[in-house]
Amino acid sequence: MNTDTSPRPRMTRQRREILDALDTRDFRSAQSWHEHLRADGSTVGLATVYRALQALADTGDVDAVVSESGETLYRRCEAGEEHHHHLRCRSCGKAVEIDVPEFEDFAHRIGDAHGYGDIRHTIELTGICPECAAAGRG
Amino acid sequence: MNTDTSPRPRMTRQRREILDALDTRDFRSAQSWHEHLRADGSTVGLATVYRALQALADTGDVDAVVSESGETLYRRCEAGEEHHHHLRCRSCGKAVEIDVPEFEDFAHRIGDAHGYGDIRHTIELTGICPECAAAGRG
DNA sequence: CCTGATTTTGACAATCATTCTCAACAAGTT
DNA sequence: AACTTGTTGAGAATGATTGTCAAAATCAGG
Repeated sequence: MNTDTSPRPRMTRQRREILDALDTRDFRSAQSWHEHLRADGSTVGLATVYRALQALADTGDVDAVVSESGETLYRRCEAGEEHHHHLRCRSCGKAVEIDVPEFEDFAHRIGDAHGYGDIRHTIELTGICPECAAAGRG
Repeated sequence: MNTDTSPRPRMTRQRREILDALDTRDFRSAQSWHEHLRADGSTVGLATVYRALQALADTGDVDAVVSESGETLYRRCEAGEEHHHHLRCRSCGKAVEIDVPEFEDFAHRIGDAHGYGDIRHTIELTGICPECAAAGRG
């Protein structure tokens, strides 16, 4: 049996541009990535950016986190990485990946203790990065 | 100088009803609390529910978390409690408060290590509660 | 209890992020 | 080139949330 139901996407100009933009590895909303692309001369449409980011999030090629304001932020993740978390700058979006191995176990122990199954967890660390602090932002 | 810029809110029928409803201590969206109230015979308006929940979140009387879908969920918190996290059921919203003392320190150590200041953190644990699992939901 | 100053309410419009629609278009195949 | 089918983009539609503003209610004070 074939479990691969989805054909690989076609490599269009738009997809290439989006993939390129993601190389900066910042956390940005779809709208912000779109502006970024247009500022660089791309003519890509907003809906296309949304679609591409969602598709990439589905395949695990980008991380998606929901900010306090309810916007979804996207960032390309390291190839092949499994589960990880981030320390993100609230001012400029720059992020570093962090590892919280202790927590993976902890989450399951807590779940078990309360009888909850299919445990998922989100850890979001935010702060103001050195550059932004120096610039007086945030 | 007087730093208390906000007079205590007036106790209106609507506010009383909302406060009462919050006693169930579930995590629900503003819209869901509104439906809940109307179902109980209240005539409170949606905007009023939003305003009340926001005000309560500002004073720390309710917790607000943003779900994966981008909705903000509200829940009354234990009086006087400071900072805490939740294990929430993805199916019915029932939640238990959990304590992660180790993490408070950890968060600051990570922040320092990367030069990030004004560190804030969010930990969200979700799962399927025993009742929902038994009922085949989720 | 009556009155007035000030808050609060609620119906509805406005905003914001995101998703949907669908005809025009481009990728990859033969 | 011709075809099949996935992709695009403009704009409409949706859904959550916030803003607007006149009418109603609260909490003084007399």
